Amino acid sequence: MTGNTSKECLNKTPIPEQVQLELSEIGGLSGLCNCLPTDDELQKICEQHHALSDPIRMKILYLVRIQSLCVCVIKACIGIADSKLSYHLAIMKKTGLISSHQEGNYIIYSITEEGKKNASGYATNE
Amino acid sequence: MTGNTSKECLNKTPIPEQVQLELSEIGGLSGLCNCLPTDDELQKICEQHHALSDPIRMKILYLVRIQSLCVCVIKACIGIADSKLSYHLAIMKKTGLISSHQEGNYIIYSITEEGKKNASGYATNE
DNA sequence: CAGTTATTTCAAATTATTATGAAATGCTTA
DNA sequence: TAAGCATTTCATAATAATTTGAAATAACTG
Repeated sequence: MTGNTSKECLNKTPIPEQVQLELSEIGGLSGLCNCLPTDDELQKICEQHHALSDPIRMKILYLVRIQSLCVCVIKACIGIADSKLSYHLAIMKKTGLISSHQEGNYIIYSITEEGKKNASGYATNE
Repeated sequence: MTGNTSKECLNKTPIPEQVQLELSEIGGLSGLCNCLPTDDELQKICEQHHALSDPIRMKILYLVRIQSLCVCVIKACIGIADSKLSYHLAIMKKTGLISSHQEGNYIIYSITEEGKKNASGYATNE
């Protein structure tokens, strides 16, 4: 409907035939662009990947996949400063990979369903 | 074998009972730590997520999922400077999300199997 | 209530990532 | 082979993410 199925006015040189052909079939440039997620969707997807793009956070994810853990145990396991750990936990919580609840003085972090989807490929335990 | 199944010497206060209990079952702190991927594995996983953590790159991924495309068509679709696009394409290629081949003056980028795994959840077309 | 503990918050310093525009590369055609 | 084209490379500037350590919270204990 909106697609320009003749040569797109992209270049001075004709673009490779195969590309042009396939492009025509999906409604030209505008047809192609319509396949993109919205900016909001993109942002959400990317935010999730960003949360998963740091080795410290990935370690945390793999740990809480085994069992729910208080901050001090996570700290003992990966050996970083409290504030640093807190920073990373906050990012993961914000994007929904983990959740937390308080138990006395302790705060216990658990993996979420969303988090489980992204910690695959390794045995949970021996 | 290596796990300390009695109270781990983490804190001055005893850690929450449930956490302690589950921890004992998997061989204590050391048992828990053994569930972590190696540094190399972690780095590889995180690098992949990093490549997916930018909206421009995610757009590119969704575009080449529809069909193989030359740089100029991608550029026409998302409207950014050549060098910027090149920068992002290079990151995606390095992490194996896309591959490229030359056709005359044009370079055509295609999604890889690895890339397909990470561009799910949207119709390919329509 | 005063002190201790586990965790978070904050501002500043550090480091990593991205953007920009000019120049370079490599292919193609006349 | 000179000129044009699509794309990349490079150095630098701009921006964003992470680290750090000190101070703040909030829950518990005596």
